[in-house]
Amino acid sequence: MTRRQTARLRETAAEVFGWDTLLPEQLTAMESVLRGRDTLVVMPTGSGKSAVYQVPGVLLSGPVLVVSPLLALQRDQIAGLPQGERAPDGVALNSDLTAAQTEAAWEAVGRGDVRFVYLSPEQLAKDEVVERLAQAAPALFVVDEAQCVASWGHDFRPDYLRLGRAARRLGRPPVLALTATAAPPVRREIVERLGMRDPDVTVAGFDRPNIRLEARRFQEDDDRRRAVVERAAAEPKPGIVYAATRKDTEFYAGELASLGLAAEAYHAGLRASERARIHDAFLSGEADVVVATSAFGMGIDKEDVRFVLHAALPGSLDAYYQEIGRGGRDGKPALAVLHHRPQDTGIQTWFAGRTPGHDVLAEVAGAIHAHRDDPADLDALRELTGLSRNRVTAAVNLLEEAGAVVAGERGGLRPVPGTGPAVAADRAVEAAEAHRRTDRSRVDMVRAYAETTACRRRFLLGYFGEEYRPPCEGCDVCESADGDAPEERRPAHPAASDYPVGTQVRHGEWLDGTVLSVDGDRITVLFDQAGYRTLSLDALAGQDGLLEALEPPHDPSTPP
DNA sequence: CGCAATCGGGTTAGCCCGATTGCGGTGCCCTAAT
Repeated sequence: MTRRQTARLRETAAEVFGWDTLLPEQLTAMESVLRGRDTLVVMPTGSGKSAVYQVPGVLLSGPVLVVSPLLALQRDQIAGLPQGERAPDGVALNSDLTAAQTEAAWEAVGRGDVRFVYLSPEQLAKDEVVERLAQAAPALFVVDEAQCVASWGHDFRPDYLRLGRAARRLGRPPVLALTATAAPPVRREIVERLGMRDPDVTVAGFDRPNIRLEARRFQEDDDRRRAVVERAAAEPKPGIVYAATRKDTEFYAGELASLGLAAEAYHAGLRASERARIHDAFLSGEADVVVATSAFGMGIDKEDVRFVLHAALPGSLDAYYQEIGRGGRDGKPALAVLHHRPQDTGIQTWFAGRTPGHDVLAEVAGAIHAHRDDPADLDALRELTGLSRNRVTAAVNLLEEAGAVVAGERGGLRPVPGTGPAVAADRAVEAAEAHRRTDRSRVDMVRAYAETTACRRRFLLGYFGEEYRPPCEGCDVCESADGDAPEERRPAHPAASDYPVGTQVRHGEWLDGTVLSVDGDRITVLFDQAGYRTLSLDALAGQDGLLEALEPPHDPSTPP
């Protein structure tokens, strides 16, 4: 049975897509999808993640919905579908389309002529879209770039947190989540928020040994700026420089251009045509260096990026790893240097602090309460409160998370008995605070990475739940150790064996968490409420029972 | 949280210094004006 399924997958991959070989991870995930099981795939970009839904998608009966965060990605995916007699068709449903095009796309879906339907999470917030899609009886619900659920769902694009609900309303087809970068807590959040049931989890290794890791700390901003410019000028091209603000992208691009380099600044404040021009110039090799905010990245498929420099601390190691992962995809040597100042955490902490306030939450909770006899949906709440769609959605997400509000099948929102608007807002503020603490602890982890005196590769891989034995022959710390591996300078603490990576622990103050890494006498724990914390085993030894290891330790790649 | 620009008080040169204020990143979608 399984063997026959495997043969069908291989045959389809070869005949329809022209792929004669499949990676073991790809095949495992495809089999899981074909069996109708929820599946989470964490695999590096360029390793054929899309194939995991495309190949089984051809064999399923019913359209495959693919949630994709950017319209440009949707276009790329459709353009990348194969041609030929058995080749599947794909359409996108988004705001790019004219009314006539939209109708034509729907008709094609209705006739069953379309295999892959691409859409944004915002499309699935519309009743009409969900209802029409439900009629087509989708066979699979794919969430591409699934890390967006965790990174954008809480504030920027709150519809990401409502995808699980959308899947249920669509008849709950099997859910497939795809991402290149997700630390264990992010995987857990994806599984939970998408409402995945007993998912099959495939995690390919994170290590990218050809990327050399460096971090340089500065006191003065001028020194840092000079170092970034000099490094970008000196290293082989092409490369990417990430800056924290739009203004800084212009500064660095200007400096590099004055040195005669083909350098471009890229950020979301540019016109779409300008962004497309720079994107194309980078892909074609016309541009040596793109200096960008975090807007530059998803959908960049370029093999020969030789360096990714950071001119400031990013907001998380998840973001950092994703950004440096754009270097060296051809397997040849590439460089990742993090230039930072202690003050850099400021802007990231500020970015991480933006959640709906008590007043907004109370207003939304009040409106829900006032309409408890005729429950209001998100659109109605927007009109009742005068708040923007995103703010209403973010507030409702928090109120639901706090257990103060529930959504009915038709989208009407009702207060949970016993929770008036004031109580609801209080609880939602607590939930928001928990997210903020987690986000801020992620900033702390970036700083810890930047300042670590141990192997950077080990630190980074530990963050992603992967154990690694240094020396790594590819980071500044291991190199400067002169053959004397840092591990030997910092021997493992005798208590370290009590807390192997992946152990569930309970702390006296910070409650439940998971051990992410052990580095000499320091262990890093992700606490469910308090976020990432680094603890000294020496200090713990003096306080019996402060950190209790709960049995059994679970595999960090498997969500509980 | 940190930085740059602006403001206002206290002086009495043409200006310093502290306080205040505003700004900072990611993309959908849809509507209204050309």
